[in-house]
Amino acid sequence: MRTREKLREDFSEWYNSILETAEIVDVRYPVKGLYVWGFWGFQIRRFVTDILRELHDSRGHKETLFPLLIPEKEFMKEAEHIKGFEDQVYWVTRGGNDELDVKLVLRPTSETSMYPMFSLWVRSHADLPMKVYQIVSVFRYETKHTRPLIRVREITTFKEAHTVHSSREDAERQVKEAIEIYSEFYRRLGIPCLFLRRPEWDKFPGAEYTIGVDTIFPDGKVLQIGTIHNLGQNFSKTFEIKFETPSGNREYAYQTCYGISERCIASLIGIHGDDRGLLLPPEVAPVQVIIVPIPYKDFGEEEIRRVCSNIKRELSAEGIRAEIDDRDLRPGWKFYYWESRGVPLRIEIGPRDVKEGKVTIFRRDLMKRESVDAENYLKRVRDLLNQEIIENMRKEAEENFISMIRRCSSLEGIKKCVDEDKKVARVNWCGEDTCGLEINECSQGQLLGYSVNEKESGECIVCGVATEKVAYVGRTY
RNA sequence: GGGGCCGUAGGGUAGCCUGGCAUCCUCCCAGCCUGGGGCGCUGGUGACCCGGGUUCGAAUCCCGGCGGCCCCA
Repeated sequence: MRTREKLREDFSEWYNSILETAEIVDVRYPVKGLYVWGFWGFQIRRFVTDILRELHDSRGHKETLFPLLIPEKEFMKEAEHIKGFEDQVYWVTRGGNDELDVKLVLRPTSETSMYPMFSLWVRSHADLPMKVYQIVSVFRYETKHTRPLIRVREITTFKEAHTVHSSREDAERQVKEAIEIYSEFYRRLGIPCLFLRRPEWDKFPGAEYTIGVDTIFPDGKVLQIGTIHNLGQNFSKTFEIKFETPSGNREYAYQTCYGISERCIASLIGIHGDDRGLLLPPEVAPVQVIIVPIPYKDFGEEEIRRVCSNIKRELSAEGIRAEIDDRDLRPGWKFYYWESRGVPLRIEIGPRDVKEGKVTIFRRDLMKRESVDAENYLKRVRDLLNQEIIENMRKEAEENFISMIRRCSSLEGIKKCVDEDKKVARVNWCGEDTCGLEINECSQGQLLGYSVNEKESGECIVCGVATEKVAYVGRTY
């Protein structure tokens, strides 16, 4: 049986301890808000970024790499953007012992690094749409409590995509593509999420509008695990990104940008984890099958060893990441070890299996063993890794997700739902700022915005006007 | 933004009030014994966040820094 008692009782404690035992990050680096990737965590990160690359590449995005430092002058060009970031940027003001003539900021995000170059790259409508992305570190001087993978001062895994278009419609279409990419990404990771159009006061500095991607943690708090912005012509006007139309005119371009950070890995941990530790989707598990030999002194140890290496060879030939744990430790100890790291499948080979021509397969997602005939085990492993496990994980995560959301029809209802029951409230909201602010103020939670893909007829919870917009309110990280 | 608590081996802790040999568990190392859910035994390594002050003497008291946690806005 899979249980999640520890997560519900004290999520912070569970989270911090699993980061350590599963070697995801080492929190002991002596600078606030900076963490070291552990070897296991870094491998997870690699498989996750592989998916991101695949999803962007296959839709015509080109990967690139821009400099980390941005000159003060460029950074200061867009008024809204500066206002949003100036109190959280790191400055480089010296080179050796010399004060720099041109002060530099460590990018908190790369608009002002990329867009001066975009104005050189974009010449004609034939250059558009242009879609680029990079996966880099960005720096933000967070003043609130930092937390590994969730609120950090160096975001070490910032996948940011930036696109340029010749029309507002094409930029809108791009926003839809971004939603599609992120839906697919989180579907593959088995993470349920909401796509919410943020209220005016919560949008990205310099954007026309922002769509946040949110998931809900076991403690009922909402974690933003992605953002999508329609920048309109705000930045193209400041950075002179113009293109020549077919008719020979010069027009400012339309832009979008969208990003995902290592919070996506935090969500893997928080959404799928249980009292034993991690549970990883097979696609991103550094080890997909761990083979544990169960040697007995009075039984042929070499025999067992040979069966294990055969299995490993066969699995590897199929492209499955399999390892044998032949350390001189008790099997039970190894079971706990690999379970805490979220390895989805374990194969146990002991005297019983060898004698009966069987293979024991243990499913981490169900915490259950099954015994299969040795000649059929390969197909069974393939089915489990390719389909059954992730489908089961998705189903379970979805159920947990739904159980955290409660429909509310009054401001008092929101307060009770959010403050007392520690859940996320789902309400009708007309979309107007004045009503939004009342919703925002009525509880300890925040108005997260209205869904871009759900509709439900009702009346705005504040002003009572008829609306189909469905909004969510919750406490956030 | 405001308030509170804390920092002792790799991890978790006792000691601090009332200054005088630093406690226990775990991990780790060596060996034996084991092996289908954290086995047992023997032995071993390893710590008072940093800087300054008070004192014969500081983990303990005072000041500052750095780091961590919690609550409220």
